[in-house]
Amino acid sequence: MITETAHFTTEQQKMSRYAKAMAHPVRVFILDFLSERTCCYSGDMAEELPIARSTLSEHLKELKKSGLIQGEINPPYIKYCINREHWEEARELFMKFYNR
Amino acid sequence: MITETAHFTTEQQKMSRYAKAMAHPVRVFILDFLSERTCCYSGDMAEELPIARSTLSEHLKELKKSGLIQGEINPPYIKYCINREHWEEARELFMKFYNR
DNA sequence: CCTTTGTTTCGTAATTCTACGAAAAACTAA
DNA sequence: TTAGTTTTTCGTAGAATTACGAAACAAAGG
Repeated sequence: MITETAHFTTEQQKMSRYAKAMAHPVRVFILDFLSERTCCYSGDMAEELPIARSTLSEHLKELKKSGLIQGEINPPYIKYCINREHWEEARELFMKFYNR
Repeated sequence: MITETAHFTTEQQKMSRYAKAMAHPVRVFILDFLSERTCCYSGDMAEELPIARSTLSEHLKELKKSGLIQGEINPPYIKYCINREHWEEARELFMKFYNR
C-alpha cells in the first residue's frame, strides 16, 4: 500500500477513507439505519442483518474508525449514532467531487 | 463475503460498489485527473503517480469495472474518460444519501 | 457472589486487495 | 519482417478484509 501521502491532496485522502468506510453493503445499511433514527443499539441492527453479532461489531468498529458514527457506552448497551460533524465533512467532499 | 443480496436494497448495493471504487487514494486521484480534462492516456497519469504502470493499469481496470470510467482503444494508446452516465448515477446516490 | 444481558475481542481461516517486474499484446512505422 | 510504443496480463507475494464461534468484559439484578 502506498502511504507516501505526498502525492495526494488531503481531500483525496479523506475521500478515499470515507469511501472505504462505505465500501460494504452492511456498512451502508448501518448508515442508512442510523440516519433514520436518532440513535440505536447494536442489537437492533443485528436483528435485521444476516450476519453474526461479532461481525456486525467489526463493521461498527470500522465505521467508528472512519468517524462517520460514534458509540456512547451505557452498559450493557452501547448507543450508536451518526457523528454529524464528520458526516457533514464527508457530505461536502462528495458534493464537491461529484458536482462538476 | 455476504452475497445474500436479499437483505440489501439495490441502492445500498450500488452505493457500496461505487464507494469501493473510490476507496483508494490512487483511484480518487485518477477520477480527479480525468474530470479535469475531457480525456487522457494511461501514460499521462503514470507520470504523476509513484506507482508501477502495471499497478496503475489494475486501478484503471477496477474503475472500469465500477462503471465510473471508460477506456477507448486507439492503439497503441488507450483513451480514458469519465463515464458520464454512471457518474451521474453515483452522484445522485451520494446526494440522496448525504442530504438528509 | 453468581448469573444474566448486550456487546466486544480473540483466534482462525478463506478471500480479496495492492503491488511489482517480466512478459505478452496490439498496432505503427521503418 | 523487424523494431518500437503503449498498455495490459500474468505470476507471485505480502497485507488487509470479511467472517464465524468461543471466550472475555462490564454493569445490573437476584
